[in-house]
Amino acid sequence: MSGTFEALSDPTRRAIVEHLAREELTAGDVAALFDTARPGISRHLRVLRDAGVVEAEAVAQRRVYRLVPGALDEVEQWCREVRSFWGRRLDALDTEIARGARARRQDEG
Amino acid sequence: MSGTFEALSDPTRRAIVEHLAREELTAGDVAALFDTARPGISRHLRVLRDAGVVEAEAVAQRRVYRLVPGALDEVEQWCREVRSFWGRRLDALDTEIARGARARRQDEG
DNA sequence: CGGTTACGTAACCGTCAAGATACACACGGC
DNA sequence: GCCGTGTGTATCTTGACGGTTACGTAACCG
Repeated sequence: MSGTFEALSDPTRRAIVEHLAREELTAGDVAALFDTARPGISRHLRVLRDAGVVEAEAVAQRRVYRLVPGALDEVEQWCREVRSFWGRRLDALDTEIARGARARRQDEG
Repeated sequence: MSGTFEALSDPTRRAIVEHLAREELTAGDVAALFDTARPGISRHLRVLRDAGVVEAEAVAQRRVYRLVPGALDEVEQWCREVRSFWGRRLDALDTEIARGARARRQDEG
């Protein structure tokens, strides 16, 4: 469940996600999109699977990969929260208070 | 500019961002929040700086770190786009088309 | 059944990143 | 001009990660 940020830290994995956002793909299809050899892609898919970003459905020998709906919500939510807290900080009053606190802290040091 | 995802892949760096979302902090203040030694934190801050996530203001010897407004927009936007594409894929019609394409692809194989 | 296809895993290697220690540099106080 | 404070950098070591090759396994096809 956790590890979404780590899973998305790799450019190849992000590209995989982008492709899977457009259409479902088998592992072979995904591998064909990159220069990386199949085992490497397979491991990337495993990381994304473990992170809950994608899921695989077995169809005969093939594994059809697709995105898990809401998998990226965690990331989006985190960004929103950070932005919201920081936005509040940017209020004129808060900024003034921070400046005062900083000055006081400096007087102590 | 790029490398935002990579910068946020480390839990310590995410924690730093969370703290900085609440208040501006000097490098020493940040280091005091973690077990990691100061040089390590310094490097984490450098990664965040290079990624454009945070910025530092020199105040005497101290460097006051704060978040860069809109630094996480890139990430949030990416998530939104992926979700939007995938959301379209989830439409009943598209799903049906995909199923047909998959079946056709299988007939070929 | 044998052969092919599709996929994953194991083992190995090179590289990079994160941690700690030691050092260097800037600034303020005396 | 010295000393303490506050940071950043250099260097090293170690552990994780990405990539490859070789192998194992499950499913269709004749």
